[in-house]
Amino acid sequence: MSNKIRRSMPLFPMGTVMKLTELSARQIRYYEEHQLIRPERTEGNRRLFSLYDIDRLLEVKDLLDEGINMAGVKKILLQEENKEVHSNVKEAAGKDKKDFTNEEVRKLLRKELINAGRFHRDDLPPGERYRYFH
DNA sequence: ATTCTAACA
DNA sequence: TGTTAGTA
Repeated sequence: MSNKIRRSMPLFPMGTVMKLTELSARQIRYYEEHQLIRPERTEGNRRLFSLYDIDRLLEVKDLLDEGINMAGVKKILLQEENKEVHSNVKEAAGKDKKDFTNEEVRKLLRKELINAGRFHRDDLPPGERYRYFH
């Protein structure tokens, strides 16, 4: 579909993305280093972000705000094609696969990763490292 | 004026 | 992550 083309079309420069996502240039570049986004470049090496990139940045921001660190965020965003994990989560909840929306799956994955205790943020005080979602 | 990379009194 | 230096 042509919608995919538009979403991946290189359009906005750093300054615009900073305002749209409320993220600093430092953070945006850092997330790119971790392969979370792959913005195009102009002839002058300036980044051009797509709508898809902005969606990804907002997801990264949400995940981070909820207490998941880079390792956890990468596990989630870079493994969207990992149907095994998704299936397990779906079954564990005793619900049919196609009855879940992507948002529900993300929520369950977050809870699983957090409760597993392997992807806690290390920059929070002891009392703030363990948070659950309801 | 804006963005980029590299680096850290 | 912030911030700053020196560019393009």
